[in-house]
Amino acid sequence: MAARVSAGDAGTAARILDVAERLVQVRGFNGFSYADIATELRITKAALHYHFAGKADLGEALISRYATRFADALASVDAVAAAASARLSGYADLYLQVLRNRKMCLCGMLAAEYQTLPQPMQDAVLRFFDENETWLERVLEHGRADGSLQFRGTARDTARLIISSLEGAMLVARPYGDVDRFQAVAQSLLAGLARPSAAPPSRSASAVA
Amino acid sequence: MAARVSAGDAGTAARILDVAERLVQVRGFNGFSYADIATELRITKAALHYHFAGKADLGEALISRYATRFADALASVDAVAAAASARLSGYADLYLQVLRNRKMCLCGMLAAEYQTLPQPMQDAVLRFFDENETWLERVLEHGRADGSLQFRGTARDTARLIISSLEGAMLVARPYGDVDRFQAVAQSLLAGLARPSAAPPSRSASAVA
DNA sequence: GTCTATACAGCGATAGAC
DNA sequence: GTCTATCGCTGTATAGAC
Repeated sequence: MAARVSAGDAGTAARILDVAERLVQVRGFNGFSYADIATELRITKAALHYHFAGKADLGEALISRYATRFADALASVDAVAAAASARLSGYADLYLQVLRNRKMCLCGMLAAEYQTLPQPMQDAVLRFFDENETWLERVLEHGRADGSLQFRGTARDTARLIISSLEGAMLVARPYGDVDRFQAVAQSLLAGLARPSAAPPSRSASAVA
Repeated sequence: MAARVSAGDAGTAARILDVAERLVQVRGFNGFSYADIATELRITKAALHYHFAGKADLGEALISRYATRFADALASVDAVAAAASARLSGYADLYLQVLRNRKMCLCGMLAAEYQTLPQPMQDAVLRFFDENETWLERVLEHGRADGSLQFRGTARDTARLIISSLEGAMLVARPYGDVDRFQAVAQSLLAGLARPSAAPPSRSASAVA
């Protein structure tokens, strides 16, 4: 809403969001302060309040931008990969890229702190998971229809299994600083969904370092 | 180390740990203060510092006690259930009981906040996951040997899949306040490990409310 | 073992100058 | 749009009386 992108300027609001986003993903929403952001950007706390009146507003903006970027990434996966199993691999790769930067999924982190968040942030966190679920459901239905995927329960339940497993794999792998631990979990999970007779899922990136 | 359990007294140190444990599991380690505990127990913050010199010490004691209790619960699962699939159901039920109280796994919560924790707490968190993994590995090997379980990769990788999926399922289900969401994920996960021909795993409690 | 009292740093937030 | 200055509150922690 603020952020006038003027000549040669990345936009202060955007730079604030960049720093804040990383801080939340690494330390949690209750683990950083306006002072942390201000110090890193070499501006004052008062300047931060100009762009985001309160921490709650900043938090809402963070989730909103993150969700938009995630939706774009999902659209990109759709564009790059046609096969359902390849799309699932692409989905797991999105998580992998975050973990590689030693970060937790923004909304996974906020899910842990959920009870301490202002309600608009709580609502936005649930919306994020809902959107993930919807996208996965569509991919799963598609894969089941063309015979490339197999799973027992509903597409919705399977989508929830995928989200839970990948979020949990990030949650646990990050303290170990062990990306392979995430990879192994993602592989096992997706292997259980691929139809045995189907062609090897081209492992777009989820297996290579 | 402190805590003299005298007549009719539950032990102040233990009561402090009870309150602190719940606060961490609900709000996170960075989401509560000594004042929160003091108010609830109707003692002063100074009294808290007598039992636990600093928040870091309190945190260490929390994980230590939690890990001990969890190990006891695993031994109890071993004692009650003999079949590997029943032991896995019992394991999932331990998570379920925590979620029913609207709480996150203590170490799952601390895993999210990992980067902000003092090192002794960090080490203790990893030990907790290692112990879970060791127990699960043993159950999985046992089940594979007697033919009641089937899985593709190593027992270690499968153990990690189980831990990740259940931790993630708690993480996501809790904000929704939806225990069934956790149940469905746990069911799908364990169903994928049970051998089709094997007898129905007596669903010790994981399906009933 | 618990209290009162307090120190002191950090927090989110605001007022008002430039 | 950013600054200086400051407010009021909460955070962890300590000293010393009882």
